[in-house]
Amino acid sequence: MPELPEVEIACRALRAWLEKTTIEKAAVIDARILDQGVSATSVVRRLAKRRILSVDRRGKWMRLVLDRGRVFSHLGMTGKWLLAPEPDSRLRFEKVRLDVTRGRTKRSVRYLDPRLFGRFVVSDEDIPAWTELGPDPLTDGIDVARFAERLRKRSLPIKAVLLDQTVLAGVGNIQATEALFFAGVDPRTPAQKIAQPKVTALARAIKRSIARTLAAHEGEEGPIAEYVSEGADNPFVIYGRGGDPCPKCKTALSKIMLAGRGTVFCRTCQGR
DNA sequence: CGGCATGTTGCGCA
DNA sequence: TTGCGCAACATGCC
Repeated sequence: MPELPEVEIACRALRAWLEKTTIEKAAVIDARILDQGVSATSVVRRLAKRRILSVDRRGKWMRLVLDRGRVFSHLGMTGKWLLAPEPDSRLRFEKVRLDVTRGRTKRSVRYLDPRLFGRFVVSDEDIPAWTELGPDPLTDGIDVARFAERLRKRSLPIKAVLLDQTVLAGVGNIQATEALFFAGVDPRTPAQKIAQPKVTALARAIKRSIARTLAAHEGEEGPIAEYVSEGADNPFVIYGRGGDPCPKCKTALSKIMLAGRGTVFCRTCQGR
């Protein structure tokens, strides 16, 4: 379920469930979620009795800061954290389990991930995947001059560059698609060919799209929809709407593959 | 059955 | 050396 807005929602939940708790017991149900060569027993040992001081997020990564060491969680395509309804149930697709206490309150928090594209990393220090992230549009904002500087060096289509997590952290296929539409930029345009006013418009469009998606998630109670279907429950403006009329000009929206990802855009409204 | 899916990475080739 | 397309990872849905 994860791009920046969804991870932000997940992060807030983890903060409420885990911050200022003690891990009484951790369990790794499926070691394939760990990095190659890391054993479940070593992770379990390192987490036992650790205190979780804080939970934060950069882009699509979340970090639990412990009294000794850190945990990094990336949801991949289908990862999610849930509060177990019953402490002893085993949930479908469960990979990791954290049983925590805060005073007399006990909770069992689970990481689920059917496709196993997510990551769960325990480390003494911040990991490269975290430190190498670019600015987070929600928490850091976008410095347009620096953003333009990064785009100027890249010949790839702008959409491919937006998916580079060292340029901006947290922009995925949906946010890139939506933002390019809002800014009126053709996703195939080489990044370095985008004129300055369009770069400014794009920076603003990325923030607007993220804020819009976040607001949609804040408005719903309970878990976030897992899949975007093509139906009426699709909350996005053009993502998942290939073939439909453009919301601005009614031209049929095009759908192409770009950088290996499905890409929807309007050939009339999104010029090069 | 085939194709596609909100992500990332590593490989092979130009 | 760099840049790029593509397969691979594992599973579900239409």
